[in-house]
Amino acid sequence: MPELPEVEHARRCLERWLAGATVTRAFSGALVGQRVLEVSRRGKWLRLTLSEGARVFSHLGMTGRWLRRRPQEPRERWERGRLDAGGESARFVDPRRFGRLLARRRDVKAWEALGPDPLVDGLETHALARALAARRRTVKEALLDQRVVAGVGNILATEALWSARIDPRARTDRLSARQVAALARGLRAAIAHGLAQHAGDAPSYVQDAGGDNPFRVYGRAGEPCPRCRATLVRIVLGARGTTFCPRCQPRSTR
DNA sequence: AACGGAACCTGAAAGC
DNA sequence: TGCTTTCAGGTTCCGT
Repeated sequence: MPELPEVEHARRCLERWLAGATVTRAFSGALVGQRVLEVSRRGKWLRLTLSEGARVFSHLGMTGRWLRRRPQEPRERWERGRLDAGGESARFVDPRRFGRLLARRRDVKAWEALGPDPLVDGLETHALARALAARRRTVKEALLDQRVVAGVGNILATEALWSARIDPRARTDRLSARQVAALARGLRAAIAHGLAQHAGDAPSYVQDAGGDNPFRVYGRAGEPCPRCRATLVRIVLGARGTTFCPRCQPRSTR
């Protein structure tokens, strides 16, 4: 499910629960007895660094989440692994099983292959322009490539393109410098907005009961565009749903 | 190397 | 109500 903001929230939670404490029980026996030094994140990957050189990598996939439990509490439904330390018990739960939970002694390839992370490295307009210009595909699809900007998923891409008034089908090599600058601003804003949704120990997601859709266009096909009132349209791009406004995200800018 | 599409899973929501 | 279809915020693999 999650994109950069949800994963960053998970990172902060895990850090709060586990950092500084010694692992007493874990999905991998090799981790027991080591102290949790830090919890870092790049894109949608989480990495826990332990004192004797072990590393835990976690990707939430579509439906993964980390829950805070007491060590004596029973196994969760769909629990795929746990990490107990300092009286806390973090449970990795993932119904759809697209997520990952790995114990390694070195960085995994997927982690090393990630492009710049907007929070860790900053999102630089020139770097974004270079990465996009090197590709020949639609902007929307390029934004989902984790080598372009780490952590962008379908929601952030959809929201940022709407912000920047760019048609998701526009080719990466045809974007103007102004459009790329607007896109970078749109991504930063969407990330900040996403981060602001999260507080406390529990992850929150769009589909959670009673929750309103907090996004401007994502999941709002058929509704009026919040900017120009034209009807938002849903198309499929790279096998994923994409919502946009055909009036204020025009194919051509001039 | 890069692209487009299918595959991997399961649950929830919508459609009939 | 119950069965069927569609959709889901992610990555990876495969053929071109």
